[in-house]
Amino acid sequence: MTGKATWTAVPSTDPAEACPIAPVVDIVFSRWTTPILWTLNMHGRQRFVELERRITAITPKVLTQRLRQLERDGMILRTYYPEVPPRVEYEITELGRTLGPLFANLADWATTNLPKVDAARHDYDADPAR
Amino acid sequence: MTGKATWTAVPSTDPAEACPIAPVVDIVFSRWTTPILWTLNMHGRQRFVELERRITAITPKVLTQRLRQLERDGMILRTYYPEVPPRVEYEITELGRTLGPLFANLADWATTNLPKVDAARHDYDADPAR
DNA sequence: CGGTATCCCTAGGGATACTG
DNA sequence: CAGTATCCCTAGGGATACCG
Repeated sequence: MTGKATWTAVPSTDPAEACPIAPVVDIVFSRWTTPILWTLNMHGRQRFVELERRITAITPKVLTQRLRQLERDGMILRTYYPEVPPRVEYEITELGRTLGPLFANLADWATTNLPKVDAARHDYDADPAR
Repeated sequence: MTGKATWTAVPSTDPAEACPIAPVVDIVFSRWTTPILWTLNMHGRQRFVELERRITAITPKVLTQRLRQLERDGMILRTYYPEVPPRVEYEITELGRTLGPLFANLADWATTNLPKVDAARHDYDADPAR
């Protein structure tokens, strides 16, 4: 991101206004980060290819981008082994692991409430008055 | 968008692969939805303009889009009063309210861990080896 | 293996009107 | 007030190819 601030130095649109959890959302729930964190949390230390294989449909470019970002945010740790062929392993950090309970809660919420969301959608779509 | 459905069983790229909370993330943590839900949860029943004013920088178009989506998902309820001038009030549903504890957890996490994220970023950026 | 380097492309917003 | 209607625009991915 060598961006050339088009029109402002201040963060442009700011969803964080009056919403204290917006920064967390950016870090943890932006595109692809949740699957990555989840996978690392569930299956432990893994190599690049393993992540690639588990997180279907992500391209290496994007996987690298997200991994770097998560590394910078202190959520994951990258370890490089200068062997031949090279080996790199990713693992979740202690900080990243603090998300565990949160993820568990989310999973619970999903189990009990996703069906309700589906029902709500069905109802909404079935209403002819729309 | 007056449309109904347009569902398509997500033929596109699917981050949900092997990540059970991905659907929740789509519903609750996609752009602008968190601030909307948060605001509605904190300040209760509100009119369109109030939301507009509290969630700085959101445009009416996008606010409408997200509100409709959240309504369809059963997270919020829209009530229309055919007065002059017209009045519309939005409130969080019971289903939406079940997110309360989750949001609280997230806020807690933010309080104790966002500083660590900042520190990690600083460290990462300070390392000349990059 | 573990990534870069390019090119490309479109959906999702933003800005700016306008209306019932 | 509570939205629509347009137009526009770019950042964020995807696809593909290549490298140490």
